[in-house]
Amino acid sequence: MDGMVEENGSSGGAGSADPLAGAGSAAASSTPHVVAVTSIVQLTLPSQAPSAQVQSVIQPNQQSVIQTASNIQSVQLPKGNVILVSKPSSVIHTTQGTLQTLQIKPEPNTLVSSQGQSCSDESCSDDEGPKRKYREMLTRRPSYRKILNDLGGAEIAENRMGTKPGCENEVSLSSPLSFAPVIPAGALQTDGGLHTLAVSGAGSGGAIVQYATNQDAQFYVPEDQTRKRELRLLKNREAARECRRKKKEYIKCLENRVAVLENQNKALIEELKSLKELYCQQKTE
DNA sequence: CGGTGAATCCGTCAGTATCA
DNA sequence: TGATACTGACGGATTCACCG
Repeated sequence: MDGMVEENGSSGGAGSADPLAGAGSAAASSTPHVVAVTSIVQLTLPSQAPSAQVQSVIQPNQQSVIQTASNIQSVQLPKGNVILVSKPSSVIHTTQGTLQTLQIKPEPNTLVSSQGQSCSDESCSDDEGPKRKYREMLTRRPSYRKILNDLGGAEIAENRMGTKPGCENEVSLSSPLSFAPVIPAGALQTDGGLHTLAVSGAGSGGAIVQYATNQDAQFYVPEDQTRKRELRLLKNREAARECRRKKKEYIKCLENRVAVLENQNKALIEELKSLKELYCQQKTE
């Protein structure tokens, strides 16, 4: 478990601040097999499984993943945490470097402490029940932009022509179905005689301000509305960043898991081979 | 060196989930 | 039930390798 121990020694508080670290971070009172670290994640397993298998990928300076095959549950450990194995029969099988496979035999009446985890594997879909399955069945409808493209932009043209010339402050609070051009708040789009200003509101709907090409034309944009929109966009921008970061992390975790499984497979093949040889030897004797 | 296609990143929209 | 967070989809911008 070198990778775990040397990873960091900071007091991370079991990573409770990390959204991915939702694993039960209770410090365990039983004697750990791994010591000299400050943050501990205890992983216990369901009692139904007579023998559960836990796979873990521990890499320095990265978040780690533990996955159990028995109940198909995945747990993500914030970096710097360790797995606390509470049974003396635990086996830590290190195949190479930082990749480790951990096999433990669970205590009766133990629980899976990884509630609320982002289920980072399709294999755990069963845990989520019909809700998730239902969600997976749903397909997103095409975006309005795509619809617009399919329609050849006819609607927008129609919409523009529908505005009264010289009607300076016509703000049509459109439904979400309006084909508001996607331009930054306050940006102007000019097209022939009409200008269009997208001032989508804070909700999912949007507003389109249209005004004549007259240079003196004025348009009315509620300040509060634009402020709200900017705030929403800012938050969404950051959320998108975070989402992509998590996605990348998840993919990395999957790749790590592949590596673990490959190593495990290799080790099992070797073990089988040696056992066969042993068996043949004993048979000939 | 310019054109091009693939890959990647980023911002935005929109639908869903979750929480107070 | 409304507000907020999350995330898939989409499109634009940028980068990079490759080719003529």
